[in-house]
Amino acid sequence: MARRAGVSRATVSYVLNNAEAVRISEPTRRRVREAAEELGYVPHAAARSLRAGHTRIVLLPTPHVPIGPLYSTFLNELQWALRRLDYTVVQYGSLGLSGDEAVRAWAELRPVAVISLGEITLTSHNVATLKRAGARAVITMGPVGVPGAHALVMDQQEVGVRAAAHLVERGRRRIGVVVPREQGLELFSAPRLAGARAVAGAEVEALPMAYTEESAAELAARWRGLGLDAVFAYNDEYAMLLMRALQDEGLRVPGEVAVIGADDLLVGRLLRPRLSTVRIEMPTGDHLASLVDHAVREPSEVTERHDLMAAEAVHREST
Amino acid sequence: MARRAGVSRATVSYVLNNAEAVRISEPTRRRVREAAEELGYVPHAAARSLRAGHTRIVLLPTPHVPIGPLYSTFLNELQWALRRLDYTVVQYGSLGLSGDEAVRAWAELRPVAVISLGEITLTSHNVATLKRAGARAVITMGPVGVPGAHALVMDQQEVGVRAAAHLVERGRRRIGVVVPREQGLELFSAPRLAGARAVAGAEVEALPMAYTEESAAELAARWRGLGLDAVFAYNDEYAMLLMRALQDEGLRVPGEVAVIGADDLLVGRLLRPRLSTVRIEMPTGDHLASLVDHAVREPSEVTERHDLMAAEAVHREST
DNA sequence: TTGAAAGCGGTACCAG
DNA sequence: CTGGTACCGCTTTCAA
Repeated sequence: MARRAGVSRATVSYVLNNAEAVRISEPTRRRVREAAEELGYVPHAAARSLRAGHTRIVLLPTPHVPIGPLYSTFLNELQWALRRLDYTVVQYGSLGLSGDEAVRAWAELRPVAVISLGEITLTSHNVATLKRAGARAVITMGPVGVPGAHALVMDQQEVGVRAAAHLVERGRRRIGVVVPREQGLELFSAPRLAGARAVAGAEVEALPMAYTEESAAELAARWRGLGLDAVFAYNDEYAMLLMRALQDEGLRVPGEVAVIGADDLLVGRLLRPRLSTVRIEMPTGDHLASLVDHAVREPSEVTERHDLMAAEAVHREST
Repeated sequence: MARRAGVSRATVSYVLNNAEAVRISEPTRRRVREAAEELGYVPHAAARSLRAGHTRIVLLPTPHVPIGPLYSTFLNELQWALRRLDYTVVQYGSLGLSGDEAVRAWAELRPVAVISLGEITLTSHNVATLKRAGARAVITMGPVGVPGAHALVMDQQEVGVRAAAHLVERGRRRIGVVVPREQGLELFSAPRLAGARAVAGAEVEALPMAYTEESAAELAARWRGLGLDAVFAYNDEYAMLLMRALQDEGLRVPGEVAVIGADDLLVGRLLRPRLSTVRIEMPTGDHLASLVDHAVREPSEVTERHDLMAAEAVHREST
């Protein structure tokens, strides 16, 4: 590239980066630009960041399973927001890697920030490794903070609390809580169950169920024997499935059993009775992105905790 | 790191990469490993790939909008499959960039493969730029191939064909086709509409509609004036929304109007009548990943075309 | 068995 | 205004 334009590598660098510090003559600039165009020359990101000593990579560990529309939308937004701030988003799947192995693999990329959603539980040693490797921000989202990391608390427990409290308010006592049989959802389902258990006046029973019609029908078939008068069904999708199965079994909703979901999906309003739900106020992707950006530029305020998630019960017709 | 263990950088490299070619004494290996552990040393991926002359990056341009559960699941699977083959997946959002700018930005990362889903339409010049930058495989997924790229044909048009043909078979003629008002879905909706238009015996009318209850109600309110006896509603989510609105308007489904969706979502079976749909046979993530892997190792067979998507109508109760 | 040194492709300093 | 050069961290050849 350099000799194609008949100049030195240094000059090429100056021209292509519009360096202010040095003055390059107009004819030279033109020659360089033309040569670059002609050769389809594109600078090499690895070489650049090697020299610079840092990258603009934000590492986002990939969830093991699809997490539902609410969360996907949030992640998608987050990616776009980071892009706009000129970060490069790297999705990194870590299935089959132990926590330490995964962290080492991440550190190889020298990300400037890591946003861990909880697929892997970070230790403070892990956080230290990442920081030594150049990470200026390590952000964990989950119920519990990690020393040395920024904690963005998104407390799923609150969802369970709101659901159970809503049912109790409406006079229900014996509450079933659906726990998905699908692997990888424990991160969400366990705190939601725990939240429901924490509500005074609720007698909670965990009900494993898979996201299939068969599993829902099987649960509905033995419903009368369970002696429950309400169910919090993990989220709207499981709730819809179970509500239908209960109705097919001849049970009246909400008469004999109240049903509430979570996520406030539009489709929940299409069933009859309309599904009651817990609306979750997710932080916007822009918001989290700017938090990340801030943490990268100002890594001083390390242990700050931000509470980001709010939840409220929405009464419709199924409770 | 090197002097921490009292050896040279070369020795460190040998030990950490388990180099077969050279024999290192066991005591030395141990010293190196211990020092690495102690310092939390992790090799620098950029330096490594700079030296190696190539990366294991697979670049995946991010869709502008969430694309629906079927597609998200596919993308998620694809990422995991690529990970298992030891590739690093980089999601790259290109909003606000022109095609050429986006391609240059991608090329900077020197990806070994690019899987373009169609957010950006690649020219053969773009493909050439990527290949010069080291891409051994450029894969496009969409209705049309690009010279020089591997084309994985996923013909959305087939979905429209199957839906309309199913309706015609069942004696319907005047068919409405819902076209989402949401930006970024044209990639899918336009071919689906075109497919429906191509079916003999179908008189097709395009019906713009947003994914909101208001928009569905508005469309349902003027339904009788449209003189249609069937509707293909883009996908199951739009179909459910519209079917409910039509029922609320007092129209009998399927008596007065047949409704069919696409994607075969589980929730479609929860409404009454159960929603007819077009089931789409997506390629598995593993399949595409191994195709990518093969293309990377054997870049010779460049212009091969693979047809990957099949679709069939599933009759339930709404048609 | 180990070390010295070259070189990957950029950037930035200093000299001319 | 432009070129030479050192250096970022790693791999790999060649010598010792």
